[in-house]
Amino acid sequence: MIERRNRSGASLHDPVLEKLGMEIAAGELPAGHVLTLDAIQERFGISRTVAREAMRILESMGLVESRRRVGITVRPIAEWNVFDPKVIWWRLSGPDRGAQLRTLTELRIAVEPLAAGAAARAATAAQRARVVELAAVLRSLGEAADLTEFMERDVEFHALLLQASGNEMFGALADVVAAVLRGRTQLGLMPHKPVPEAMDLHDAVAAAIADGRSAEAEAAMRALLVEVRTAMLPG
Amino acid sequence: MIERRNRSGASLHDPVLEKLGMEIAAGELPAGHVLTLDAIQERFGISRTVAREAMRILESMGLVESRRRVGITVRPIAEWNVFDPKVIWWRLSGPDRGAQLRTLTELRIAVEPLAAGAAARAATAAQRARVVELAAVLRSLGEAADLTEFMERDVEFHALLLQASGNEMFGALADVVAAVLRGRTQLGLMPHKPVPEAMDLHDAVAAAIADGRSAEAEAAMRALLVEVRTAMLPG
DNA sequence: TGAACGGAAAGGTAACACCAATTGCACTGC
DNA sequence: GCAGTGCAATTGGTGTTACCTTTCCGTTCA
Repeated sequence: MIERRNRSGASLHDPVLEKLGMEIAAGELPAGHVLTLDAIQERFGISRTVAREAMRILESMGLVESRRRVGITVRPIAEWNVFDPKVIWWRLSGPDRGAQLRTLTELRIAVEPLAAGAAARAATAAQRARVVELAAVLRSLGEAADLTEFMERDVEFHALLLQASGNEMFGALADVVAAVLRGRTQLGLMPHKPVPEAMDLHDAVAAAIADGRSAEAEAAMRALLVEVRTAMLPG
Repeated sequence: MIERRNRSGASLHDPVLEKLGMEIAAGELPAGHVLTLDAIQERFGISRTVAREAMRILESMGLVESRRRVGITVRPIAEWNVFDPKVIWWRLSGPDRGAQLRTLTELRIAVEPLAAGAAARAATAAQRARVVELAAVLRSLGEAADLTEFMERDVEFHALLLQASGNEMFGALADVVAAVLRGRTQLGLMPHKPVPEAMDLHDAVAAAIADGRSAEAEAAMRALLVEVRTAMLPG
């Protein structure tokens, strides 16, 4: 999951951060817009300390810049840490959700094939077994047209591969891929029933990884993702 | 650049953040290690507020977790936002610099070919012209064996392509690539004089982009990066 | 034109009340 | 004796408030 699961203590600055982050990501607070701590305090009914902490986090994400005498200025999107899971989440929740899904899908096409290839080389025996198992589960869920459960297993499938790649930069994208898959389903960009080719390709990826056939794993994953992209384009 | 240019006011919490971030990234504060605000205050001679702000930022990067009564716990690397520019920088400055360079190079191999392909489709006329120009400059610098200047232009070359791709996720990696190139040079992983093949491939990428030949741009960039990786491996 | 000044807003410090989780201890029951 | 239960003290983050410092924008005045 991208968002933290609410463990009991939800700290006060969190909702503030969330709200401001969303508004900036949505463009409601455009680049150049100036906030003040006073205004934030007032608006959320919180103390200065809490307002400052929320602001500091936004600043570390590159969303705002704080200067004395001036206030807290919203920075242009080019300055944002667009790989920050929270930023990705906020953008996916906002009006440019479609655009964000497209750029993320491009990123997936870049990364996941290589990750699959690496997984074929580096995965543990348990991971190889699980991948094959998941592919089978996906097939049966797909044939049963159980879309939500299919998606959850699909998330697990891709996350497993990314983590099995042995490159923690790839592994860190597991949450992102999860968000994309979920977002895609919510946007209704999925066919009503997964197409058979998709299941075949999942199988092909799984088999190649199980056998350590790196090049085949990479190719199959690339084919799978290109399929995904073309399926998304009309939407 | 990854690090902020010191605009006059360097805010007190910044050195604290930097030091703690480095120590965590370096493994001097291993996962599970517990800090307290009191200790941080004392150590850096700062007020509680400042210590808290630094801690909050580390927390938003996933490096630590703060819990009542327990203190501030260092989290395992799997929880870190490894795409955060600061985290990348810290890891590149630490003892696992070599490993980090390798994972980042894998990431480059994944992303840059697709970015080059996209740039061939999306670049502006000015960008296409600049790319060709840079390739020529690189050739002459390479032949003159001016390594530092070569590297700076190379940084510009790759950053330009990533930004011209039209995908801001790719564009955000420009700083990362810059850090990798600089780090590689500092580590002495570069040949004393750039190999001719590298210059030919830069030319090929530039020409393909200028002409809008997307597939060729992608292939040439992939060849270039694979060359880069094999050159790095012995080091 | 440019230098000086006033004030706005963030930066930073300090002291405090509060709350939650952990630790330890005492008590119980077997 | 030993294990489990429950209560109380302690510890360390959370949040509030008040107050001072620093920077720098805008304005005014020479």
